[in-house]
Amino acid sequence: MQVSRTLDYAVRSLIYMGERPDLKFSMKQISESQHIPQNYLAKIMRRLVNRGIVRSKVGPEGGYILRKSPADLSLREVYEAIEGEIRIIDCMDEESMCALYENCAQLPLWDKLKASMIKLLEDTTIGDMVEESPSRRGGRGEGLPQ
Amino acid sequence: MQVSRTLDYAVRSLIYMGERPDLKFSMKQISESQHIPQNYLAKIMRRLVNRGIVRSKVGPEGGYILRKSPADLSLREVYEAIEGEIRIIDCMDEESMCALYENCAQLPLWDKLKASMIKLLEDTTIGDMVEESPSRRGGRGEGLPQ
DNA sequence: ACTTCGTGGATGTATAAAGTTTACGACGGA
DNA sequence: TCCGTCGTAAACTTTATACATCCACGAAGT
Repeated sequence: MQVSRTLDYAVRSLIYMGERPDLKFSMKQISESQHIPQNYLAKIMRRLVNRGIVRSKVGPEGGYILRKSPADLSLREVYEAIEGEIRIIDCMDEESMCALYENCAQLPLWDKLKASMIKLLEDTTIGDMVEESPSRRGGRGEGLPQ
Repeated sequence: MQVSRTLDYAVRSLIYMGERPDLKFSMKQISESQHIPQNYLAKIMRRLVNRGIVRSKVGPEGGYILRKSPADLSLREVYEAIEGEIRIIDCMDEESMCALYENCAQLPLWDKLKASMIKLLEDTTIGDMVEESPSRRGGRGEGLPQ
């Protein structure tokens, strides 16, 4: 019941980009400032590109830029880009996994948990998190370009 | 971000026992009715015993019995017995894991998520789930002893 | 005494997460 | 036009851990 490091990387990168939504960031900039292995970040960014969350540009002066305002980018979108559909327990599709499916007394609980998770993720945006970011509030952050 | 099968096993077993809180169940009864590998169940039960959730008795006519009423046994207790303290992301204790800890803009979100999870687990009891159980409501369940 | 049955620890395995490597191709500037 | 930059793509390796199994032990009932 933990958030993967991969999702953490994605969120961290998007917050970083969200501090200057008008700028384009190279993979190197992101990976170094956020302490993410560059080649691993590449894989993460591809998913964000495919989901339409960021736009990429190849070649010199290439990099990534957000496709929408941070305030319009919910954590749910990010979560689903990285982890796929939100699922608390997976006795839903793999029938073999649970011989007691039709009689499962647990499902209502997991459904409630899932719903409350979705609501929270839906209601939180990258913009909200940028607001919380210390570097935006004058703390010693990782520093923006310039 | 998924519930482990181990927790599912534990909950399933406790619901089963909760249908007849007065009875003692052998490991064999539980493992067979709930389709849980017996030796694996043994390890799960030990954690529940150590946490004081069930009482065990060894020897012939041995088995397990709930130590408190299902209505007083919260899912949180069960969760923590199996998974340890609830933790959404683990940059809290392992400092090496996140060089950006002090400036982490994500923590507020994960804290909120954790809080809502805790509340839900705290508010749900095994007793609640027994109520939902089809075998108690006359559906074709896995059948109680006798 | 003998059988039953949970205990405890060691060990094995399968799957997924995390990270790495390499080849490639688009792009912009000198 | 050629070169260096930089993202893309896929295969591959590594590491971690969830899940499961095995076996020797000892408590307890008959």
